[in-house]
Amino acid sequence: MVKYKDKEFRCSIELTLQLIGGKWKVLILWYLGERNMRFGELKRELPQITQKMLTKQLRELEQDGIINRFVYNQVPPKVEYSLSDVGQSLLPILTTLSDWGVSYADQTEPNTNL
Amino acid sequence: MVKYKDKEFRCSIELTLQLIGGKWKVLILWYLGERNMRFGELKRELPQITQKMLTKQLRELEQDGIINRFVYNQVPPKVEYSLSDVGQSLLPILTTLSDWGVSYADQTEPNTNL
DNA sequence: CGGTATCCGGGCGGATACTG
DNA sequence: CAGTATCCGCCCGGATACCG
Repeated sequence: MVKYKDKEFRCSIELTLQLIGGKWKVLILWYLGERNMRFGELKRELPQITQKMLTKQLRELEQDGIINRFVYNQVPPKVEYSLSDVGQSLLPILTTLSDWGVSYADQTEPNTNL
Repeated sequence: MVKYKDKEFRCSIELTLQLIGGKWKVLILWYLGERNMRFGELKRELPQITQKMLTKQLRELEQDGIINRFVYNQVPPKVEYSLSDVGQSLLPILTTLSDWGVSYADQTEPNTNL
């Protein structure tokens, strides 16, 4: 049993999935793992996401201490996002999840992968 | 880019999360990792889940080839669930996710864990 | 025992317009 | 450029009742 932010989780996996689950977060973390990126750059890499959702996901990741947000005081504004140390520690896990997904897809539908 | 069941995923992590994400699946897999269990046993271990949701999650896991469902032809009915080989291959990942969640909780709120 | 069937509310996620 | 603000549809997940 783990508590986090007034939510109780019967197992800590749920906590992890709470932090990186959802539709977009792993993709955001994946890109930020390669290099720091500005808001607009992320938006371009994720054509399907709306501005509202991208903002929301970034705020949540920031409040969970997974990414850093740095605002340059200039006009026009410039905001850069990067992985925190905690976020960095997620990268091996993301790789593992990715590898598993690839081998799963290979096993189940070997002809439909690109 | 990975395709699976007519859905396209920009990265294979999304596929993995699609398979084990949601509110209950990791818990189900966690318990089945320890031993095979009947429907009612799982229900008892997951007091908060409704029968409908448990059924639905089990069906999805079965169709994704992650668990096996074996029906004993007897009255009253007996149905046993177990991890498939694919499901077994998920266990190390679940452990990793769990470990990460624990250390995350320790780092962020060291006094609120049980 | 191990399920369906039916109804339903909340919130996740999206579309669109506006702003410092 | 990097956001807010507002509105809204959908569907995830739950409550309840019934069934072989």
